Amino acid sequence: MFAHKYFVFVNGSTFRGCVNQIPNLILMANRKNITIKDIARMSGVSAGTVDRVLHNRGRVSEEALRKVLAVLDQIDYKPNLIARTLGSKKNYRIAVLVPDPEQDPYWELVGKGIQQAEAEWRQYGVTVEPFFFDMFDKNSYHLAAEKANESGPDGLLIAPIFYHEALPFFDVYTKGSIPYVLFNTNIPEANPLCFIGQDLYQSGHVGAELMHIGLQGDASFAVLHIYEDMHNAIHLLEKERGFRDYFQKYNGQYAHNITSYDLSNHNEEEMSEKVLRILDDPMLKGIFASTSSGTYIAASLLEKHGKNGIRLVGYDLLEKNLGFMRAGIIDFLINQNPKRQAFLGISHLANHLLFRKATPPLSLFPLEVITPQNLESYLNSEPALVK
Amino acid sequence: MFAHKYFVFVNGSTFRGCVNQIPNLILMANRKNITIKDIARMSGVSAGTVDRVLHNRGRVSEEALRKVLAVLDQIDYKPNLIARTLGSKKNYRIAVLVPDPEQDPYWELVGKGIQQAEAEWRQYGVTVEPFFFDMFDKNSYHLAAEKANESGPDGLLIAPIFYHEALPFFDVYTKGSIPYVLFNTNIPEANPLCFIGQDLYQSGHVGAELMHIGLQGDASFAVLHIYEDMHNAIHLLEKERGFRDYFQKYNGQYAHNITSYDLSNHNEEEMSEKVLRILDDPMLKGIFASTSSGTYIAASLLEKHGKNGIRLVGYDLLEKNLGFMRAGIIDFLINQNPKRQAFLGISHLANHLLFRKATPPLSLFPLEVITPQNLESYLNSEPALVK
DNA sequence: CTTGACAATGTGTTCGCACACAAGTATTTT
DNA sequence: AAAATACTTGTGTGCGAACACATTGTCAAG
Repeated sequence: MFAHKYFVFVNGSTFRGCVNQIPNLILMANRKNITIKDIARMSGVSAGTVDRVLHNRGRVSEEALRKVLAVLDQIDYKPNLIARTLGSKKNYRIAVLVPDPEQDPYWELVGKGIQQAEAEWRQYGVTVEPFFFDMFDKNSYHLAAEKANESGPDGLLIAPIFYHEALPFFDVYTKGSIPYVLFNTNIPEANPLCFIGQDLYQSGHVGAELMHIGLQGDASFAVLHIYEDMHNAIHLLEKERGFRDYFQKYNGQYAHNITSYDLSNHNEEEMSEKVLRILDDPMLKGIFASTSSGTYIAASLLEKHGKNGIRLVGYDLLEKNLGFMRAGIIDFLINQNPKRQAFLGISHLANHLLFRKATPPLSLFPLEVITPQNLESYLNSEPALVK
Repeated sequence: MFAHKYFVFVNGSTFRGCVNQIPNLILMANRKNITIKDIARMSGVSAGTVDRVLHNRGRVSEEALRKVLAVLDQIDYKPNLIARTLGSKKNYRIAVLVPDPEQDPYWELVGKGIQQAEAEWRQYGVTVEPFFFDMFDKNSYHLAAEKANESGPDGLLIAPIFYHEALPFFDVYTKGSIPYVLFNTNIPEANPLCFIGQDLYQSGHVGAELMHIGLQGDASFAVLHIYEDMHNAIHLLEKERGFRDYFQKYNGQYAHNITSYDLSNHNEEEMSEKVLRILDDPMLKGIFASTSSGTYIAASLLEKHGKNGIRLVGYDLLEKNLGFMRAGIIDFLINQNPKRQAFLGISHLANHLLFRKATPPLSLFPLEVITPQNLESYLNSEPALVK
């Protein structure tokens, strides 16, 4: 009978058996973990020697080494992380180097993620010290980075949006063997603990796909780059490349015309004028806004000019974007999850420092598609941050 | 100058000030946490008394109580969770009550989530013992639940897909004050630590929306319920209700006709026949499959009959579904995230038992929309499970 | 006045690991 | 051969909370 089957995981693998075997299996599962003392007893040395073998600390005679390694080879020793952490009772400090959250709603979300992470890890003795810089001012990055260094952190979370200013510091971190995590913007020359971000090219693909769904007939699209800071132009171009390539690969019956516009550093008036020209195109079927703030700017312009039939695809769950999506002006948002990126960055650092947990060198976030109908479900699911 | 601004989080709130204030703030951040001994010293009693006050354990004189409470009121004492856990060194056992992963690819994903959670928590002394039941056999649920109880677990993670069989056990858990987490299927009468799942009605909305994007002209849709077990009919109907209501609310120029079909417990032949009739409808523009296995069954039928223009919306990242999506047969998947649901369930229990962390009573997962273009990004982002 | 009962409170031990230090043994130096 | 030095290894302590246990104090019954 099927109902008699049961399964017990032990050490991560699945064991199967008959009912009458349950007791000893449960016993196995119950048996407390192997400790250093156990290993010491088993290999006939003292706990101190085992400790030395485990950490390559101090010298150990060849015989003792052999004996301990033999035992270690047999069993699957997993140190009690809790005891380890308690014992070393260090107070780790993580410095965070990001743009001032007050300057931009995107970085505001990042700030929230940092705060959340700090709350989460405080009780483990990890403190977070943000060093905010001016996203319009390269020089301020340098200053903030200097300050961060002076504070002598045990680890850093960095959004290196200024390539040239960030570069020289990575050597410093490496020399001081201070682990650092990059997020949002990748820098190939750096050698961080890990990079957290998204595949920008693929992100453009998704944007194009969302534009394309159910589309009939020839169409032209506008790619809008609206950013206040010059830094991430390359990243936006990567998104655009993905967007264009999607339609390039498409070989259906319809023609698609893509034009990109750079509306950065324009004042309201200039922008309006330029936008009017864009909206004039009778073939215009969709706008792809490559930045999160660009998204609501594009939305407000569409609203202002009463354009209804134009599909708008943009980025991120900014408060303003939510409003425009609920109003039916924004059709799709691709969530870059700035909050969770920052949170995960700190978590990786904390796990590394506290528990010596290995960190994946690359954490590419899923390209979450937000629609009017699943929007609320995303807003209600904060607990995704829980361990 | 802006670059001179800096911010330091202390205790979760944001402090701001001028540069010359940094030192003492850093000092604050550095100061080690308050311990029971500190409180004892401050209130002029012993650590034991403080402990008794904190836990309402044993009797404490009114005066001592007053003094300790006065101190506790002043400071923000947060017990060191690590020390607490180490000290009580208990070996918590969590029983998991779910269908046999080998019976269904959906529950296979659940099984993976459980394994992952077990690996994650094992080092904290938490062991996971699955009790699998036969998803086709109500009675096996009862047997498995009995067995789970007999094992005397410290907590349970349950997928109560059999309402009537599950119901009587909740009282037992409550009486024994054993915390339990429900997932996948909610049971209003239960009073679990928390429920983990999705908003099914909204899920139907999302399905309808995905069907509707860019759609022109009148159309008819088929809602396909294909499930091998009878249990979750109500849940599928909830999805269908959401699907229908979406189009009900829509008041555009086009007419939409929705028909639902129950193909459960049909053999290949019967199903093929019925499907032929469905596909015969020249107006048929889309199929909404309400279950994860139903999705690939629908896909394979579409493929078999060479129907290309019909949009297929279904559920979950099953291996088979991935194949059909890559082949262009499935257009959208709504991810129910069974793996992460299970993982989070165990995490909630472990956090509750180990760290006494509060658990949100309701964890509704986001209704993730998977498209051919963002599919891979989801498959590559496992690390989302990391703490 | 002693003893028991009981409340109140302080002390001590435990968890598993990390690290410091002392004690022990082997090898070299004088 | 004694002393100095190096190398090995065992023991001990602390981390912070939890809990067991011992101690002190109080009051009433004997």
